[in-house]
Amino acid sequence: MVKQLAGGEADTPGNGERPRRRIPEATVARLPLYLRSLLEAAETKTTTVSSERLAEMAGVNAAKVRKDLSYLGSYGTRGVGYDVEYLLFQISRELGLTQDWPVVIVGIGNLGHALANYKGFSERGFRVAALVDSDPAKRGEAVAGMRVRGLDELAQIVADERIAIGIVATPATVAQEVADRLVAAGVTSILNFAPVVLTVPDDVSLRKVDLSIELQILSYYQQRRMGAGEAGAAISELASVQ
Amino acid sequence: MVKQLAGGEADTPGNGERPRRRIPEATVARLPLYLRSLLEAAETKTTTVSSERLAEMAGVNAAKVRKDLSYLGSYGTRGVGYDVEYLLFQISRELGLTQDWPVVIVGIGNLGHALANYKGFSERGFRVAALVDSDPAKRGEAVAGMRVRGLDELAQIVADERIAIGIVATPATVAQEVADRLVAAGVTSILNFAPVVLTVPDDVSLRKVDLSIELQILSYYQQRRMGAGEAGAAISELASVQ
DNA sequence: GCATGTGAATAGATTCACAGCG
DNA sequence: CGCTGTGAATCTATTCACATGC
Repeated sequence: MVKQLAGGEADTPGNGERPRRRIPEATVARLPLYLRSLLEAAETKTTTVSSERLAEMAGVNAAKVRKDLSYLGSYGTRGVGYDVEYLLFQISRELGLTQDWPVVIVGIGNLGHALANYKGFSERGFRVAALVDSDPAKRGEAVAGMRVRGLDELAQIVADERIAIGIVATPATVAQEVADRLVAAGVTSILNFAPVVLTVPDDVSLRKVDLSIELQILSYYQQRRMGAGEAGAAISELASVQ
Repeated sequence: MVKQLAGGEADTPGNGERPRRRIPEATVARLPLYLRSLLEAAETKTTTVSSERLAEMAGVNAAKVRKDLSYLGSYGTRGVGYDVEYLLFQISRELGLTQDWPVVIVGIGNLGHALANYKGFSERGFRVAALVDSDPAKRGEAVAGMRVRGLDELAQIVADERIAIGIVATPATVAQEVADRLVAAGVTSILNFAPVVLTVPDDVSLRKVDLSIELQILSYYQQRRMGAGEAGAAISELASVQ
């Protein structure tokens, strides 16, 4: 039972393509979570999920799920729930995952290595199209079935492979220069793993993952819990929303 | 010029230890950013920074810096700015980084490997005290100058090393079981890299890093930018706050 | 009847703007 | 005078609670 796309779309009626509502940033950040949960549900042949069930799977509450999904459109059925396959498709489309995204990883150290081999990327349509490192010693080395190429080839690679997303996994010292080169080459989205604040033009999206920052945040709550008195004082303080 | 701790602390006056104000979660998450910026400033022998300068370094705005720092106390000097060394100490203390945190990494695949070798941890007082993997084939293997130990040894390791923080870098399928074991062993903070929602007791802090979720968020904004019309339509839409 | 979808209420975070003080 | 520290205003996100419609 897959609903048809027909039937009055609430917004911008008529004009064919994407719904184009403005989705809150917090909601966008949770869509991948719902996607993953729906994929799990689909694996167990579940055809329908309630907001309650989906919330449980994604680790959030049901009201949030409903509100979030309502930004995409009215894709549920009252009294029933959401069709798993249909919602999967809608979220995928909204996230732009119905297309293939070639990515380049710059900086093939320990982390770059791990990212190059990470299965989770390809599972979501992110294809690691090239590996780049400035170290001449690394050039030509085979990593994850690919040859590592030089930083001077970056512009060519981005153009040839039509790469829009770059991953920076270099040491902090060279990360800004690498980001600049990525932008110059035409990349418009950057995921930064280097522990440094990058500056990019306004029309380039930037997200960061900082491993040691996450530990520092845990340290804060951990200390607080421990400081709050001796005998196992269990102050219920969840550091993250998951 | 390092200020003394004396002088009327606004909150809970008198009773010696930690200030114990309630700091907003968003602020806690930015403190590590300020810390890093201050360390950079200290390297260049800068003794004082204004909120303006610190904001620039941390990639946020000055009002936010002042508001954030005000939760820690009145550690600045009007007309002057913040003393770098003093503020470094205060933030470190607030984050609990004046003590050493031994951590255990469970799951020594590509990512676990990279994490075990990550320099950024030790730089902030996080000492990788043990590596654990359930795969008997990995047991005894040397990684980052350590021997990988078995999952059955986990409880003993946590107790012996007084480990409060565990890092889960296993495949999704076993992550929950590993988390359960960590909790049973007495770990009260978990950083999860597995792409799955973990459930832990209320008195355990949990944070997650999901590599492919970050890419999916970038994909959303990237698609949106590209979908908005052909000729380089530069919709200024920054995906993250850095 | 039951679960969605959504206005309204609440909570939390950010930004403004300026009083206060070195 | 210059920059911090902070109430007040604003914006964003979450939660509530119920009308709506299958």
